[in-house]
Amino acid sequence: MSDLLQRLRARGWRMTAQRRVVAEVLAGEHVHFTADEVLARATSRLPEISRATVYNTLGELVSLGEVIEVATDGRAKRYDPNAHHPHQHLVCSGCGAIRDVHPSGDLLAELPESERFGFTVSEAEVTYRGLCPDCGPG
Amino acid sequence: MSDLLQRLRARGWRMTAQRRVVAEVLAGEHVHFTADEVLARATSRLPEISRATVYNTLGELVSLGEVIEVATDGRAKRYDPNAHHPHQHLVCSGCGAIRDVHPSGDLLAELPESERFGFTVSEAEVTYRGLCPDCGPG
DNA sequence: GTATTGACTTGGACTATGTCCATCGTAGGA
DNA sequence: TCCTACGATGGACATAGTCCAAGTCAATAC
Repeated sequence: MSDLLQRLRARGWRMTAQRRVVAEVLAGEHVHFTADEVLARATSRLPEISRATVYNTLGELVSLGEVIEVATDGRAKRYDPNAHHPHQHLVCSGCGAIRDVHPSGDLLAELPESERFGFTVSEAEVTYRGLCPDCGPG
Repeated sequence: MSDLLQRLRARGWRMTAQRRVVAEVLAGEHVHFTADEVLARATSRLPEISRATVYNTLGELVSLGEVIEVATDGRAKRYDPNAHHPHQHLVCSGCGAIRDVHPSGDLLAELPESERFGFTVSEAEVTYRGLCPDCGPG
């Protein structure tokens, strides 16, 4: 976690109270918060932080590759601090909860040349959907 | 296309001019429109159609399984009329264009039991990302 | 063909999420 | 300690989508 702060400093980040709080909120949890949830938690530590700053900081963290932006539905994007360990997501269709998962197989290799239409394909991202134990299959 | 209208009628849909137009806009193209794009095209055929009706109708088509809702980024959802042929999506990181693709392999099978955390997993959805020939890697 | 009725449509207000910008504040170097 | 450019602020704006009360009309019954 302070790893993160150190990496940011090493990359020339000016370390402000606001950025520190946002980075800590993300790094302190293994869940996937929305921007608003980050804002709420940041506000409880630093009441005068603004919405714009949270969005800016999240955007910067994403650009730096420290955090992954996840858009599993049409709702708010979620921010995944687990950017240094490749993984995929399992989403509950009931309550929206997200778990990180690690499927076997090489997804990129599974897209044959004939299905690439001249694209330079660089990334494959899977979303598994189902019901979590709480929402249950009935 | 009139297949679609017939299926809808068979399911008890009251066939209105608005619903017909929305269904035709979707079924007539193999692209993936946003709700606003559907509205624009519907409006050119039926000027007095309202935004709410387009959203309602799209939502109903999704519930009936005739159309798939695709949220590849945090922007507007897109609607994919190709619901009866399982496929995945290849998205251009440059311009947002979407192609339907058919990877090999069984995605669901690639998620080991130990990675399911008690979920009842029913669906796996892949998004390949890269640059299309127009946006180019160079 | 007409009457009936409840499902469908409308448009505008409202909510949620996110972006922009002019101004002010401050971290970090000199 | 001072300077200054980078960052923060908050409020207006933009975009995507939802809700609702009132009006309209497709399908059914006669």
